[in-house]
Amino acid sequence: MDLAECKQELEGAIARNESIVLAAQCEIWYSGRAESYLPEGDRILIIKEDKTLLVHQPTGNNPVNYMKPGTAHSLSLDNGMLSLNSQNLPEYMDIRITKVHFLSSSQLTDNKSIEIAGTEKDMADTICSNPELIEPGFKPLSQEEHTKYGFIDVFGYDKDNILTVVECKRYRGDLQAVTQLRRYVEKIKEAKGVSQVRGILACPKISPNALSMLQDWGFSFAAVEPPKYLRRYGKDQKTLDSF
Amino acid sequence: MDLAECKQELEGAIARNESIVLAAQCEIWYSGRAESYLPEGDRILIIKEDKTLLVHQPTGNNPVNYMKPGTAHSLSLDNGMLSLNSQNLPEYMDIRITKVHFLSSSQLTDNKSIEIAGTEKDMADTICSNPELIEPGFKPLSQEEHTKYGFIDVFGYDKDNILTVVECKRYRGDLQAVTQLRRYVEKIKEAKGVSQVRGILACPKISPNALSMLQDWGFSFAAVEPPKYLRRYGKDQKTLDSF
DNA sequence: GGGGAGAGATGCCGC
DNA sequence: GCGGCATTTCTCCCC
Repeated sequence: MDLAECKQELEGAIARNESIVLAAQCEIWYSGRAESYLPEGDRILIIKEDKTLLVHQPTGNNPVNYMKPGTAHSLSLDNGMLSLNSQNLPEYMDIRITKVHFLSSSQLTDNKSIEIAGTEKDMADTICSNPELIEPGFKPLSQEEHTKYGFIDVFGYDKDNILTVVECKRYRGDLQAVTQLRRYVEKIKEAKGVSQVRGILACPKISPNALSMLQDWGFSFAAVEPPKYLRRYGKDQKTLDSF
Repeated sequence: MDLAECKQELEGAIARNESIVLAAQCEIWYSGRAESYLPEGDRILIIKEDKTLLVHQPTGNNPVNYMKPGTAHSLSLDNGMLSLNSQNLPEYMDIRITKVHFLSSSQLTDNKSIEIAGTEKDMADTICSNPELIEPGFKPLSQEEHTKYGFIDVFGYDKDNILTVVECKRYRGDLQAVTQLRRYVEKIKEAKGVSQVRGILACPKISPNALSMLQDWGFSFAAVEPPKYLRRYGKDQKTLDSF
């Protein structure tokens, strides 16, 4: 595909706020929060209607380079090469395109947003509705309690009416989760002026070091799974309860 | 574009390990680590040669849905609709396509990888070469020291020969950075059997709460910028020293 | 493969 | 805007 033609097509599509995809051989410089250089190779470039720029290599999940929504894009032809200059100060990117494999663009319409189930917030909801998931006699008081040093997922009393902080993690509990819990417990002790506050880490599993640190600090672990089901939507109301 | 034709093209391209891009009106179900549903709308779908699947809405940085490399994709036509079923157990995704705006695919060749400057590791390197960035008389001993409770960015002695742990952050220091530093200091005290160990958080700036917590714990803050320059590459060896 | 931590993280919500 | 934190985080490195 001729680079001059591409320039025309790209400029038109950008002006019309279309979503643009091209596969091209290119070389990329980025400068902004960091700096990067990517030598010549084939990549997929996407410019969205909001001027987001994504650069994908032929493998892997993540874009190798990108610019945020609201970036200004301009094209130029020099020495038979097509340059895309993208600027969103203090960040900018230069893509030097030497060959275009394909180029497509279209006005896309999408006003729907995704619905997700099984988040940490869903875990906290489930625990508040089913406090026995933490331990017998646990009485939740509040959710998302705000303290100066952070939010607390679930806050309540245990069966002996001891103040209890519950931190939820949807996957594996790690050292960071334990230090987070520790920070909340210390803050609650200080704020409420009590010497005894329990800390419970609620997650499906926990790393050995995290468990050891948890125990060093007198905290405990509650095995809780995030609830993975969508309430209203779904082809045939699939559930993953079997996991 | 006819959906039966699309099915043929997609199946061929997948079999040939090409990188595929299509813009389509579709509806998406995901189930795996969580569950999600996305009602019908126009999206860009990418299938890479490693069978990564990305779904992008017309705005925003991140894919709204995705499947990891190594996913198995199969297509079927039912009731005049094209279904893409993608499976990578225990995760799966169903995309029901009702209209294709464009479809392109190509074999892409890219064996280059990106070079990035200005990472946290670069900060640690710079500090080891220029210890006065931390404070006068600081003597670095090692980098990436491994302890049971975590890695330490830079480890050394201050001007009074007191053991000092330095934690680097490339952007703003936050509560988490302080708890991380605290964990390392405690671990070093225990491991080396010394009662006095200093903790220094090195970052360009720090949040007020983090600074307050840092001071509560007797630690200190060193204003250090990540070094943003590429050593060998770059069109004209651009630098961001002005930032 | 698990564990630990960074990332040009991004995105969300609250103040 | 900053602050605090989750994320289907992902990715890398090391054991």
